[in-house]
Amino acid sequence: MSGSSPSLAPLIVVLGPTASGKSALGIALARRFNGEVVVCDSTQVCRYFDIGTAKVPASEQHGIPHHLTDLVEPDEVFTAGEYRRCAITVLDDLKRRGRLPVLTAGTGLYLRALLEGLADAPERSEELRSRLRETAQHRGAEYLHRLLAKIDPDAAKKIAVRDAQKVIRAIEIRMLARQTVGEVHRTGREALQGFHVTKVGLSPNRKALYAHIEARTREMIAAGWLEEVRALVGKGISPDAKPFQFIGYRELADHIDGKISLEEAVSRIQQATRQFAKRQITWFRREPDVHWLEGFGTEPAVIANAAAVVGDFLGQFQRATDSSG
RNA sequence: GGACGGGUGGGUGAGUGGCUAAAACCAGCAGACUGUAAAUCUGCCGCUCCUUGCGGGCUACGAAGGUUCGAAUCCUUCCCCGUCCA
Repeated sequence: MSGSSPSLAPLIVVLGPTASGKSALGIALARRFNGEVVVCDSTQVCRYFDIGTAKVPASEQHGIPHHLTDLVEPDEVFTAGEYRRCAITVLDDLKRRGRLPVLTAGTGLYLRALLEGLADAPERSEELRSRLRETAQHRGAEYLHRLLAKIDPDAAKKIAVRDAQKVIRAIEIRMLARQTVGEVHRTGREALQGFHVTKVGLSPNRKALYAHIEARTREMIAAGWLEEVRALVGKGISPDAKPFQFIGYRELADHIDGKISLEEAVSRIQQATRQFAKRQITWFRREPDVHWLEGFGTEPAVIANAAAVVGDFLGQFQRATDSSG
């Protein structure tokens, strides 16, 4: 192994909007390059919510291990920070075992948290939050923003009055860290150590992506999604649990409640998924150093291109470690 | 055939003489986002012109006429839609 620098291992990231074929491409690359898939998706982390979160069923994994799915119960809170910690553990393990990690990333924040790190900010505090939410109830949503403006004017300027979620997080940081958000953000952010990363981005034509989203939604229903949701409801999982906020689960739960027809649910799911895909595209556009490929990760030509990119990268990587070692 | 109610921008739907290119919401488009992120939030959203301004022009509230300085808003006729009576 290389003597001078701490050992580096390659890491492949496959990113793109939902339904762009990340999973398929990830598996294809893992098969070709002795890799394993590491999922970077905030919803697949949750147990029992399978079809709607597009988890790859074991039967379609081609024997490639998939990591970082099914980590928590539906009522458990999971955050970007925890994702980072879990992912680092998995990555280090793969490195030790000499297998190539192929990260399939749909959740931009988690990817960024892993690759660039998070500031040394306090974790969420549920009781502080419930207290803040309570005062917001009594004194209006703007009250919290005014409070933030008093204790951290710079942060308040950057956050919209109506963005209660971000206002609360800013207040939380300010109070718990006893520093402004700006100060906190300037400290402790540490990029991922020990890996050389290359990113492949899937960028199918927008119209085609939307069409595929629509088709896939119907396929998921055909695959028993509704029955899955019924079972989850039957299991007694609270309708307020976070995963019932995931696209599709809320609509299907509404249908089960008799609030909307199945057709209505399906078209709402398709719409929400399209909007989500757009947000992902917006996020990933700013991701640095991505090898963008036009098309879906299921297309042979795209897979070939991606394999070429990865092959080049691994070759360069090999040469670099050889010459340094 | 008669009696009501209604026809508003891609959709729902406010607006009953000027402050209205027309509320609000949705959809759409663009964007932000360092610990709930499949979340949360922001901007734009008739067409067009330029010396990009609380700028100019044009078109627009079923259709056509009319009243008025001025009409989505009032009047007339016509065409549709809904409900009820025959």
